[in-house]
Amino acid sequence: MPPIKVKMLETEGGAGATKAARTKRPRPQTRIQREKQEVILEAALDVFSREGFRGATIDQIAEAAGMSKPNLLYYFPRKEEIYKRLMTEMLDIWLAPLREIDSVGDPVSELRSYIRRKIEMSRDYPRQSRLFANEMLQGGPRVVDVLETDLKTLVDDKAQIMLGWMETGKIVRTDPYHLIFSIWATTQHYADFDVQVRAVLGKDRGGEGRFEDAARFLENLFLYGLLPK
Amino acid sequence: MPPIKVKMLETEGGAGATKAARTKRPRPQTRIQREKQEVILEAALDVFSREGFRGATIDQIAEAAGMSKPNLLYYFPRKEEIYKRLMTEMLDIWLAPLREIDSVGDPVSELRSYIRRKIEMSRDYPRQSRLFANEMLQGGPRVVDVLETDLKTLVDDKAQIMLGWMETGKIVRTDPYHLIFSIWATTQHYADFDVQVRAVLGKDRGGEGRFEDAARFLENLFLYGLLPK
DNA sequence: CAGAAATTTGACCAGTTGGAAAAAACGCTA
DNA sequence: TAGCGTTTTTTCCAACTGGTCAAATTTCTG
Repeated sequence: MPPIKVKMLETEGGAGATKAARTKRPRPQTRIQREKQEVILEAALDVFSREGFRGATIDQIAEAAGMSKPNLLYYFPRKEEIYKRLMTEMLDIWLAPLREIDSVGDPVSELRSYIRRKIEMSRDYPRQSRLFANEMLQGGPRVVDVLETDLKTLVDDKAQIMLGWMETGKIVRTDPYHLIFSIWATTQHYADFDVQVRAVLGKDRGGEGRFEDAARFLENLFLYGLLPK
Repeated sequence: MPPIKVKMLETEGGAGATKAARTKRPRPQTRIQREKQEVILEAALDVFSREGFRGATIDQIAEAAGMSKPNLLYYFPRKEEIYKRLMTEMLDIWLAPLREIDSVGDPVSELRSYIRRKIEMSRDYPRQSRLFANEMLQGGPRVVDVLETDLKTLVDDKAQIMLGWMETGKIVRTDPYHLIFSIWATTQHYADFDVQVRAVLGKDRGGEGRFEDAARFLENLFLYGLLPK
């Protein structure tokens, strides 16, 4: 059996892991470390969300972050480290709205505000959405396990809640899993396919208002469908 | 004004553009050329749809196609050439269902079968869907112009048809653009986010049946929504 | 301000990448 | 089957890639 794994923690405490820092208790992060790491993560989010893991290069990220490659590598010793950090941060943000769904609240207003929150995420965190989408397209090699455990558990839970709602007759009886998928799909579309959305809407309708339009449209679609009563 | 552009046609006629072939009239494609090009495009679709343009390498494609890199380059002299071919082929497939929407047919059955066709596309051409998604995430540098012209025109046209349907009262009055977006999003989700869908559905429900389930769910959602009548 | 620690830089490296060139092998047809 | 065009392989290259290392510089702390 191998010794205790500290590998994943190497970035913690401080960046440049001097011999001293490795053997003694980790020093607290300096101001510069916090700042630069933030700048790097910000730049990396830009690049990774566009190009995916393989397509992105350290040079690109370093340039976007306004520093030299070796300097960047001083803070994050490997490319994958940056990516992994972004992935966990992103997953937190991505899951938050789903977590908020409450079994106690009114089904209709719960669903309505879930859709709202997800649309707002597409508006406010489009790069995180694209980062996730990119990872999915690649088959999610770095997150499958999270999807199969944490995500699945969470969705199972929320699906159960929705089944409860359906029991009460407040919403129609249908497949809660595909319902959740369709909310994900429709809302994230506005971040992931932004180019397409704006191209199709054209200059006049493609402005910031598109998110509000989308939210209103989706609320109506999900509640009432297309058939007149 | 520049002379006639033959640049885009270089691949045409034959692969290895010998001096003779360039100056004389193009020779017809040989059997081997057709076959190998097919094999290459098939392999390239695999790789590009996973890794995106930058992330994919000629070596990967060559290996997947079972040939050496220089041999592959004999058929497609540059990486971008392969990608562009795949893009146009994909766009054709991708647009086909939308093109089929007919103003004459019954609105409800037109919409229903549009959703069906799009779900079937996700089932039968998932790689093309992912290729497109990948291009979108990168900001669509190689297709924006097509989106802003051909696609926009087509969508404008179909949106007009839908507005007509709404006039007749057969379907509810709503935003046809966002309606189209939501159909795209929900259906393509099953190709683009396949890993996630299967992870969440689990082994038991994640089989081939998921496409049929999705189709049924979406038809109901789009027609009736979630509120009980 | 001195010294130590933290940060940045420049030079460097081995492996990969897209692609060129030429020679070798193949296959069709006269 | 000879010959010519087609296909494949071998060799090669310059640019790029992720990453290392020691030296130089800057920043913090007493």
